[in-house]
Amino acid sequence: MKEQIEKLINEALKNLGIEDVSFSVEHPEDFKNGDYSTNVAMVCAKQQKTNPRELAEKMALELKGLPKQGFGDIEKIETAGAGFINFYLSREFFTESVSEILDKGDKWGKNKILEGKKVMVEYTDPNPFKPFHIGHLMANAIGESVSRIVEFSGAKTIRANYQGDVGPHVAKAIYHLIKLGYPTTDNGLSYLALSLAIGDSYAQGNNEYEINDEAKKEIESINKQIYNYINKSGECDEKIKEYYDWGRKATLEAFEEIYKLLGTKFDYYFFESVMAPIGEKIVRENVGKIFEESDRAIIFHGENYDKKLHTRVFINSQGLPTYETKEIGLTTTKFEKENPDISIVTTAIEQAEYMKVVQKAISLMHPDLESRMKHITHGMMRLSTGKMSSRKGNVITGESLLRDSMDIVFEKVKDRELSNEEKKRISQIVGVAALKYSILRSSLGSDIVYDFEKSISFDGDSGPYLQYTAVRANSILAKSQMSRQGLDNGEIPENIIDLEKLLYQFPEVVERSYSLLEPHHIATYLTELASSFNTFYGNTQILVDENKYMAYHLNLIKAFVQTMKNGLWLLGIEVPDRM
RNA sequence: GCCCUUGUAGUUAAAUGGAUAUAACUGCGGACUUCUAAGCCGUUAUUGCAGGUUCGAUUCCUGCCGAGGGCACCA
Repeated sequence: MKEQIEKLINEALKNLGIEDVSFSVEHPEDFKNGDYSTNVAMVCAKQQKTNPRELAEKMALELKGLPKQGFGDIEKIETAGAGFINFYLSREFFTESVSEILDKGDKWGKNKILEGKKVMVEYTDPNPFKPFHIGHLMANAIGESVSRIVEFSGAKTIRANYQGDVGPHVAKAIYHLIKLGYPTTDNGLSYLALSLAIGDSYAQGNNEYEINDEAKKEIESINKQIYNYINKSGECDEKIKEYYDWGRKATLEAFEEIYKLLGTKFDYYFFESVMAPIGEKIVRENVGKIFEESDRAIIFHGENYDKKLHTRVFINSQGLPTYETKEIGLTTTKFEKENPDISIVTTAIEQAEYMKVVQKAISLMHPDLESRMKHITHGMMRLSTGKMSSRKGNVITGESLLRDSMDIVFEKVKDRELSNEEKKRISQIVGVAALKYSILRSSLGSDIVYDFEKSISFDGDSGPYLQYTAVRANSILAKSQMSRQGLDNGEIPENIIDLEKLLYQFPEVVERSYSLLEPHHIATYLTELASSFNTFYGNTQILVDENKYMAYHLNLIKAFVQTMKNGLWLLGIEVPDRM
């Protein structure tokens, strides 16, 4: 439709002898200003030496005079404000778009921007032996949504997770676990409970490392032995091997339980232990070309290529690869294994500067990859008391946050006439939605100060609000089928319902969300859509004999439910049957 | 010091250079013995400060102020 209006305007411009202008066509915020609006008159006014208002009138007249083939959907053209030309779409257009939604069903809103392309999205990236905290929850919600948006744009989507299974953090946790004599046999605890104990040991071990010289030495020794164990390059104490295997498995299994709850399924799990040697080989091969030696370390001078970049160490003076080198191994591996057209990585903003340097180094080796690597960053979850740090142990774990959120929902439904099984399922779906929506409702970028009361909402602008609205709509549909009401053909209302004016915009919102890689546009749109439905619902009795539009209203509700379902899917949120 | 991100009602957020800056929360008030009240309706703005570009700036540019992050061997 937008393209048609643009075509129409271009034709009018040609007739008026105006050339070479760039104008925009957009949806006005207020429906009273039409369904589409253009600023073309205001853009040309100066060049034409007239005032925008007059020019708009002239253009509107010209537009109205044009032959209407193919533009039958435009019912009315008016000028308003400072010189806007507003287009009003016809009843038929909206009636058509409702049936289009019903025809397309689960495919409604998809586009073909990425057809035939492959996109890999890396997100979440928790580390074994460390807690899964809200930051990971944030990255997961965003990454999962981006993956689905990309998928809806026609790409084959590959989900990847990158996890640090080696390094000082592992040694610190193991040091404390051994000191505690924590059993590595089956002790009846769930993986989630075990992972919490391990995460706690990590914080304790870190504390010891900082205040106790002996512990520090011991931890460094454990760290080295773990490297030996993994690379089969030297000796490693049997006890350390045992704790390593057990702790790695326990934390990874715990993460898996959380992913299941959140609705994420990864295609690839990459580990730092595997990426380190791959990256190291590449870096060493390029010493003298891209990297250079300095103070016994191997470094990369980013500022030589772009003055906004800086120098980073890739292999430290002890000959060990740093995170930068592992990242090179990871990126190279991704392109070797899957060769995606686009590789997207989601992390917190603290990694933004460092990633630019690493990507520059990779681009120097593989110029063709430069435009295919994308890094999207989100703000950090912080506590009102300051930065959260799993080293200090003052993190909110993802597990506890999910549990709290689900508990609140359970409390709300506990008096309903539902089975316990159903109540649990609702708590899960709604609790997860509350959390995800609170993350996805705002644009990426600024930090979020964590406050349970504020960060999770169940009314107003919230995930449960969207779910609740969809559930109510569904319940009307179910009731109409039971009583077989509204199945006869009825009349189509003459007036256009506000809800209809929003529904057809869904595919545009999806496209915009993709091109900006910002899921919050979908969240904002769905909230507006739901609010519009609730107004309609409040003012209209659907299932009554006097409603001669019942059949049309039911179709409209079906289209609404379909749009909500598809939109919520893009946010990684399910719609429960009841709530 | 240099670089990146960021600053919008009391609070949390929205707004591809457009019309009267949009919502939610909180407070106060209201409707409905109708399909789920997690809902609906009503009621508050010097967009951090100062300039600039533009017919038009929350949005772009410059400077200043505040917050967070990065800047050689953590990830």
